[in-house]
Amino acid sequence: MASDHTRSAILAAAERLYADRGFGDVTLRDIVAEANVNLAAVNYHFGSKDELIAELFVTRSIATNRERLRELKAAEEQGGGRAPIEVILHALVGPTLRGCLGPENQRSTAARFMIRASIESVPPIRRIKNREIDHLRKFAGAMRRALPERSDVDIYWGLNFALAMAHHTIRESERLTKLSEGKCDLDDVEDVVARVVSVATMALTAGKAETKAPSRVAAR
Amino acid sequence: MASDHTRSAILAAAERLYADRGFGDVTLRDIVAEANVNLAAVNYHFGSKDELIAELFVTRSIATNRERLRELKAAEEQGGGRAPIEVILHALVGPTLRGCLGPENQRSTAARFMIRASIESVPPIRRIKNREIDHLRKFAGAMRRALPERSDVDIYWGLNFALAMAHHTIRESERLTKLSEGKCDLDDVEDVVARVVSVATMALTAGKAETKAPSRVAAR
DNA sequence: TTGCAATTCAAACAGTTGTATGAAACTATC
DNA sequence: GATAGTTTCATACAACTGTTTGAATTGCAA
Repeated sequence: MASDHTRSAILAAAERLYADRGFGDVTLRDIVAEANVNLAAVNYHFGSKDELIAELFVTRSIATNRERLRELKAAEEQGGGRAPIEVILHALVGPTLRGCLGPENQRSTAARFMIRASIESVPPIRRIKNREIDHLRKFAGAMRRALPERSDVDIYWGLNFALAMAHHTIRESERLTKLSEGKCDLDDVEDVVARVVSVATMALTAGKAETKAPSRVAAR
Repeated sequence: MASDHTRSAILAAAERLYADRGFGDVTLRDIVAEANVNLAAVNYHFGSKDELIAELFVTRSIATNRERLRELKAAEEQGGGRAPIEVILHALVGPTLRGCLGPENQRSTAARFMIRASIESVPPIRRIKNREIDHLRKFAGAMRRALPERSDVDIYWGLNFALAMAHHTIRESERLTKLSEGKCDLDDVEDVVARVVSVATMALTAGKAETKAPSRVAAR
């Protein structure tokens, strides 16, 4: 129904501008200029600026989440309902990292947009992220099945740390490159994934699985 | 010189409001109302809104950085120029975590402000964060001395992951609490510090220190 | 072609924002 | 106590924001 041309021109232009310049200083007027459409078109097709941003972000994140679950489900089916922890973690952080890292010049607009979204955190996006908990619970469940002897607390901490390493590496990829003077190669995505998975696996499997980790470091 | 009263009233009010409601929807008019001063006072004392935000953030982060370096220096002196890696990591993430976590009702305004700053990331703050690299290099140096057999790449990745776990835990503390249904106790700060240090230590010491980690996970 | 709905457009609206101004009030020095 | 310098104040400014409006245009069905 209808031409849809204006709608997708707006989406494309908005994603491009947000990816390049951030949410902070891109106005509706910038977007419609880039898309060569009228100012009122945004409100006509999307209702409001926030709903435009939300639609962009939802589209991209359900794509990532679907990819994650696809990997997870495949792994669990292959293992008869139980997948190795490394594979679960790989399914958790792989799609995100693969979507956001890689050689900059061939990085898609979608990827750069998602990086922005993870750096700037604007209200409509934050609202959507808060609904991501159900999705994460599925991974917590799979991890529990993979490591039945492990306490829930340890599982959640492991999940938290895995996401931490993936997201922080994306957010601060520029700084890490500068800090390491280029020695850390952020373009070798599979190496990054392997590092994150490896550390997260250690976090989840090492030690005696004490319910409460004792402070191993002298406080002074 | 001068009473300074207005100046500090603005700083206090701004920090409180930003901590509570975020940078996005706190205007100069909100701040001066809370501080019971005139609108023009902000520009008179600070030059601009951005400079006010910058001053708030700089004050807090040099305090944290000083605390970090104090711990680091003490540890290296005690060890004759070489400190155990756990202690170095403890000095790196301890002050930040201690400053931003802990029981919410007794969490200082400064702490809540720094959490906001790490979540929202507004331009003047981002500019300052980019100058933090020199500070991090000091820790990279100490880590290299502690683990001379380790490659630079591994050192930087370890540093990156340590910061990742600390910052992400602060940023997403609310979500982690909700996800784990309260099982992860974010108020027990020293436990959190111990967990982060423990995992980061494993990341830096485990394995054969291959220059390039092989992909341990089947890609499919 | 006619009629009707969907879409586009130019223009204006209403609100908010950070900042600038110039006069008034204060404070301390001589 | 007059004076010079600092600080406060009410007010206005200028620009920008997302959104709305109502008329013009388009596309399609009868």
